[in-house]
Amino acid sequence: MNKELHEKICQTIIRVPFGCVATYGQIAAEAGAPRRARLVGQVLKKLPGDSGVPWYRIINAQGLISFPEGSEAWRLQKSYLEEEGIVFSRGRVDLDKYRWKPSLDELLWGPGQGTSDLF
DNA sequence: CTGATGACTATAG
DNA sequence: CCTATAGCCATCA
Repeated sequence: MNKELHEKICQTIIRVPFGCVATYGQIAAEAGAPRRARLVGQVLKKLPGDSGVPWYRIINAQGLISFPEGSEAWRLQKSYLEEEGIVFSRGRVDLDKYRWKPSLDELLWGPGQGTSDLF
């Protein structure tokens, strides 16, 4: 398997800011693996619980949580998101509103503008 | 090796 | 809204 890619996927997920969500396909593409949404799911499934990766910010392209509605995992993820201020409308998340836009990072922070000065 | 499975997605009807 | 189809690919039996 691709450990490099696995890491990159984790890094990409970690880049998703507070109060935002991203889709599996989006993460895959951002990590340099277009059309590998499934791989993202596989990585997430394998993640240790204490990895610090905000797995709950990852949802499917329909704005739905990819767990069976009402399941324990589903409720956990939903509560995590709601704690970050994300509102569920008709059982799903408004992607237009909460979707993380990586390009926005550069628009706001500027390319090459490290955050290390601030942190 | 083979076939089934899955935290996916896009398109079509 | 639903089903079907077709890509996709690591993992498991």
